[in-house]
Amino acid sequence: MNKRLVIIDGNSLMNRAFYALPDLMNKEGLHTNAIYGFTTMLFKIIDNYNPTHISVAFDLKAPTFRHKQYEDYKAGRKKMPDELRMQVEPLKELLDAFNIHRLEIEGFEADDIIGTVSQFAEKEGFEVFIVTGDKDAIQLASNNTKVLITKKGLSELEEYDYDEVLKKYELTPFQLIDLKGLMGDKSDNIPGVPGIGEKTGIKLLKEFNSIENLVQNIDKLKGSVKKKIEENIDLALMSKRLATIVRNIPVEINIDALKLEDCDEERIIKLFNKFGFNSLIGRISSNKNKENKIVNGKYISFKEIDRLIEEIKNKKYMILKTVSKEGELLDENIIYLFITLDGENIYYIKEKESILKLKEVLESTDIKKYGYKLKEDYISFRSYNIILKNMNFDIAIAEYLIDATSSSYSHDNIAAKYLGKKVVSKEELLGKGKNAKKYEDLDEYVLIDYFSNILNIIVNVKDKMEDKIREYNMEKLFYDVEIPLIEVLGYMEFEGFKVDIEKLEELKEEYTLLIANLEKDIYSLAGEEFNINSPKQLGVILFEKLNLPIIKKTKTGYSTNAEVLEKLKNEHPIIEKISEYRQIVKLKTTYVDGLLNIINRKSGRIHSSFNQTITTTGRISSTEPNLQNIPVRLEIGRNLRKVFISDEKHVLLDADYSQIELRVLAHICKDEDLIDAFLREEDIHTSTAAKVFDVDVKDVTSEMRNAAKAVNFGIIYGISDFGLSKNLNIPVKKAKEYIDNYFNKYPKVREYMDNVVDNAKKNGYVTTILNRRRYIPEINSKNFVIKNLGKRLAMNTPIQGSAADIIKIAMVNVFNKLNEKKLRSKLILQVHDELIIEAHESEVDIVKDILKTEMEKALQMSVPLKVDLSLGKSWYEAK
DNA sequence: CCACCGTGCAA
DNA sequence: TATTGCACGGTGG
Repeated sequence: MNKRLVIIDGNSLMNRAFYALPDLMNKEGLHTNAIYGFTTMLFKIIDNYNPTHISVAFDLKAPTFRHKQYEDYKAGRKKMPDELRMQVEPLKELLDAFNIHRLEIEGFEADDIIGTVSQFAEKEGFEVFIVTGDKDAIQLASNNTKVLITKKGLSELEEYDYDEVLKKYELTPFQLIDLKGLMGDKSDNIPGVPGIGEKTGIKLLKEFNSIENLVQNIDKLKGSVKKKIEENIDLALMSKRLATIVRNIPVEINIDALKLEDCDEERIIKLFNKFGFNSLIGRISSNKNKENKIVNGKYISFKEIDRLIEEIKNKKYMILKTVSKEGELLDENIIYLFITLDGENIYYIKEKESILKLKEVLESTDIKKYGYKLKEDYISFRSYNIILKNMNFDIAIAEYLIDATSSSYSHDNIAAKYLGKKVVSKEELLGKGKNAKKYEDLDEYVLIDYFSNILNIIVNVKDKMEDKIREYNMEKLFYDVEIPLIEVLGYMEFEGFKVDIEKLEELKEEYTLLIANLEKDIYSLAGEEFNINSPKQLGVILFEKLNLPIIKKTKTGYSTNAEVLEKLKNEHPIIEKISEYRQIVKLKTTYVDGLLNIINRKSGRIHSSFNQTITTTGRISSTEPNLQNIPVRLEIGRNLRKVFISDEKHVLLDADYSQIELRVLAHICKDEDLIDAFLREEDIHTSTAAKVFDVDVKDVTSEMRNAAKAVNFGIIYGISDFGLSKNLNIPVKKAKEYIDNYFNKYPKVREYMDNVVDNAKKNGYVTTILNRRRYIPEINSKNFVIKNLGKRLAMNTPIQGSAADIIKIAMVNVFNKLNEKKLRSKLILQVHDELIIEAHESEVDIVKDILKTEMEKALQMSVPLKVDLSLGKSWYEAK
């Protein structure tokens, strides 16, 4: 096999990464962007170049021979920033864990080490790849040595070999040294010959080959060039010496030491955990531990199930995981059911009759269920008429409470974090994208290994997670709110929301027609046809062809968003048409077509997926489709709500919290005036307006109320004068005045905001009323913009998150009440501060009472919670 | 084919 | 240079 050596210039690549990536920080305040960039680059290089040998060269602090020759060498170069310096040692530690050799030689720069080793390796028959961000290294390119220079930050590598250099510079790699001798180099403070630049330098070298030869033949030169060279011969020769990378450092080179070895996987995972690089854990690949199997699964036949059931009843708990086919939600899709009690002996069954035999224990409220993504299991069992009861521990949800800012709660990430083990991830098992496989395509033994691992992980991380949950005072949040909520969300998803398909089809036709007409109008106003949906093409039409004033730019071109169009509407009649077009297209593509696509044809209902581990604040999110952003503000969009209807003999009951976030704020900060306003049931925006504008409540105009409303929003989001000014379209100074007025009138709010920011700085996190926690590393960033973002997150998260806590409590209590009373009415949707129940006609009064009572008493606070109720056959009517 | 961008909908 | 989300079509690697 070919021997391939990769040598990386460690300092150079770290530098590139540091400046190319945004500031990242782990929980201990260690900046990590350079390490992160370096590591992703390292993975990429190993993947793409498949080296047999690899090494990273670093500069040491000591002065090099160049400094001794020329004391101003690299003078004026700015010092390495602390945020970068602190990353050097951790990176070296990481390289050690990778078992990647480091080359460091006192008195020599990384360049020289690379030059020497690459020359040696080349002679030994290696194919050599040098990775660096420093173009000086191009002088090392040859037929067997490729120099790879980072481009565009870090995303690309530009390859130079001998021919490539010749093509690009019209000089050989060696002549690049002479060129630098003539031109000098500002960044290294190499003087060169004053007055000679790239153009002249290349011309001279093409004629004379080298500086030495040029000096010999100086008579052949004339004019000012001759004079400049003559006066600076020594300078040129010294500059060349400084620019020359040494290729013969007198050291012994043991190339075998550079062999790419197996990495120390556990140590890498520990370091990745420390750095917060969860996403990179999956990319570690090592030859040892290739065997990912932790435990084996055992098939259990129908006959043996009784024994398993007895054991489960004895232990009063079980760990389980269903594996389901994709397909209709309402069909019986389970292909495997895995069960364990100890994490070592893993049982699985495949037959429906076996599953049904387990119904008794699955539905038993006596037997605790531990799992991973239990909502999926709940839904899978529903099709078999099995209601999974007493779900008690879900490791994904536990991890979400432990760290809500994590990007993934996959079993493999959890295993890496808690057990230091790397197991096959879902993506590794199934692949991704169009060619992704399905569980049912895989061999049974592969699936058994995979799911046995998951069950083993559940058992082994549960106690550790419980300890954390206790330590963080989240037991109530976890066991009384999040865990019971799993069933509620599974239920809402399984039941779905009925839709009027015919009505949706009608809207589709109506919109299609409207869009066609608007298209025609727009083309004729523009004088040509183009793709109106393309911001790029639209930009050309508006700002180049029609010469309308450019209001705002995006990073890729002109901005054409609604805000910009609003400002342009009096400039040209095409603008209004485009706004209207955008509006209808949005409604048609996202809502009409989107919803039609996703209706379950069997139930005639929409089964949105409700996710409990997505948001950083504790809210629930909704996908496929997102039922939490159905239009309401404008009548034309609001019409869509007419397609969301109740079943026969049912009506929709819609209950929403009034001003829940401002009430939460009043409760948390204990501002007497704010609390009073709610106790007196005042219109909160009006009473804020009266305070901010210092007028009597009865003199508050609608403009004043609107401004106050924006201020209230601003307070919740973490206020900035700039943001408020943009929102209200007023000068920043004016906005600042409003904010100052607000804080003067509600001093406790200011106090609270200051406190929460201080706490976030001190602890690294903020909490909600139920001790939900969010880490905010941004707040200690040295970057002004990010730091300010951190402050706003610190101010907003406790408010948004506490409101999320409250409605989650309400959901669980409402759901339990409906069950207790054996009602036929169904909780089918939550939209952050709103619950929707599809209520049976005969139950309307009792359900109204349940909704209002349970929502309002969800949490006792120093202000009352208020719920508004309405009812109708469609969501449109019930709002 | 995929990732990203610009856009726009909700609380 | 206001918080949290999701989904669409276009674009370019």
